[in-house]
Amino acid sequence: MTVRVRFAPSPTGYLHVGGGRTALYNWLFARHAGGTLILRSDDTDVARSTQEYYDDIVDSMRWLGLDWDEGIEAGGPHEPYRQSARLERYREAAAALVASGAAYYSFETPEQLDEFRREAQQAGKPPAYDGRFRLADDEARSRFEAGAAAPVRFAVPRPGETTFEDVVRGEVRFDHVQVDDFVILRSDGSPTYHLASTVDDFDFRITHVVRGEDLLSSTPKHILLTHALGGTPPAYAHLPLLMGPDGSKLSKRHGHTAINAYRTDGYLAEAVRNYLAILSWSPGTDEEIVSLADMVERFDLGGVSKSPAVFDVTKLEWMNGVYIRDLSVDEFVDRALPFVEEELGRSLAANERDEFARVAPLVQERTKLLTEIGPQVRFLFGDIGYDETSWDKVMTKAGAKEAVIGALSRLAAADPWDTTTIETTLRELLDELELSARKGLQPLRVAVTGSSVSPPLFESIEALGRERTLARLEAASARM
RNA sequence: GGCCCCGUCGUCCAGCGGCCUAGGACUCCGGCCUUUCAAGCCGGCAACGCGGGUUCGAAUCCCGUCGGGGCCA
Repeated sequence: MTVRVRFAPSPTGYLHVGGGRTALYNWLFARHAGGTLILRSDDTDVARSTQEYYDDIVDSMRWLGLDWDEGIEAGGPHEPYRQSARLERYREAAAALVASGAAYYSFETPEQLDEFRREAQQAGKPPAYDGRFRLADDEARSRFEAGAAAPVRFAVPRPGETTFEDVVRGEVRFDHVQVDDFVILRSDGSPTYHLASTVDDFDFRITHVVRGEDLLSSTPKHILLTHALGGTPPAYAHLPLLMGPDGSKLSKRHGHTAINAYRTDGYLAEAVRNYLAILSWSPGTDEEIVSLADMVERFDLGGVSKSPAVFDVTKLEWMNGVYIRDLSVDEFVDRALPFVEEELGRSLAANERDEFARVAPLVQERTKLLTEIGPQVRFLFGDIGYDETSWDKVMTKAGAKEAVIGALSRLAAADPWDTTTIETTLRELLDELELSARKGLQPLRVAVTGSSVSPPLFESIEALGRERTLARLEAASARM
């Protein structure tokens, strides 16, 4: 049997990290098994679905490097892959279920439903509606044909229970007293999530449904529906939920939850992907940095953790740093450039790019987020504003001014202008002034870069060039 | 409230009856290196929720309890 899985987000919000992880696990499972991944748009909620969110989901998937074989934007034998274009199919399915007796037109009044619920509550029983006020089929049918609007409910077999083997959780059992005669088609003819999703999984020949644990208790409904549709239910795998640092379900108040926010914040797709993979699953080794190929080779749904995982940005950040340092210099420059230009508010000229490329290796090893690069190299590309805290801390110390002035005259004569000569020259100055490296070099750093934190000084000075370096030393000494 | 799921360091993951005086990673704290900041290296703190069983032996199996989460209301 060929594995066919689907990722089916609703375009009612940006793709968030939980969705990203679900997408990733579906992708890994499909690729490991040599199966097919389908991307479906569950956009039956027309009021809340937007093109912007749809685009974001597609973009985020692509950014993460998760490709799909069938679905929206890709096409395939089961087109269309957007639920909003399949409404007729859901109505047909509902009608067929009514015809077969698996579902019924529901004429229960709100009062009856309330009454049921109240009684159940009082008796300490589950508030799941059991269909007791259901009309005789012929009466319901004639009322419906006479034009009365009614939702369609699924007739859950009672008594009964549904048991299934969840791929990550093992055997799960639900007594049908817990499952209400759920609505599958609203009175306005729109399908509910349960119907649309189940019909699609059936029509698209989905073999494994890999989704979040929040859908676990809906699974009996989907299994019952699939059987009534004449199908064999797929295997289900429910992934543990992602939580915020406070232990509650991850949400916007925990900070960034949209995948795209991580992109703009300077995270690398491969780091986000790796972190997400490692969050609820382990490759089975002590190594946590795992190549995509290894992930695909080792991935196993059965090895997915059952307990919810806290999304820890700090660890993601660390991992991002690891991936950044792992980039080739050329790659690093390519990825960094947009962020540098963003920081400067302008694009870099060709010669400026070369300058950047020269200091890139130095910057690369001290970067955790691509957004940190701009501030580090800003001094190369325009006026520097002195960081006042740095200034106060460094430039007011004894010997600071002497160091700046001494550097000014010595550097004017340094030849050739390279890191070695610059270092030799400045160390001679330190000896002469009897200043420690720390005391003597920090003022130069602030003078040249504007901050007490910067890439290594001698290289930075070389990259800046003689002319600008002298100008900066001049300006600083005038200010001291 | 009902049902379902989950429970190993602060966090993530390993452990699937003896290899565990519980391992790795992030964070944190020391130290080394050092022109700042990083990176790197070395070292340290830190957990099997609790109570009963089963067993020669339990983090690992069973029951209960407590706690957390989800769904429905």
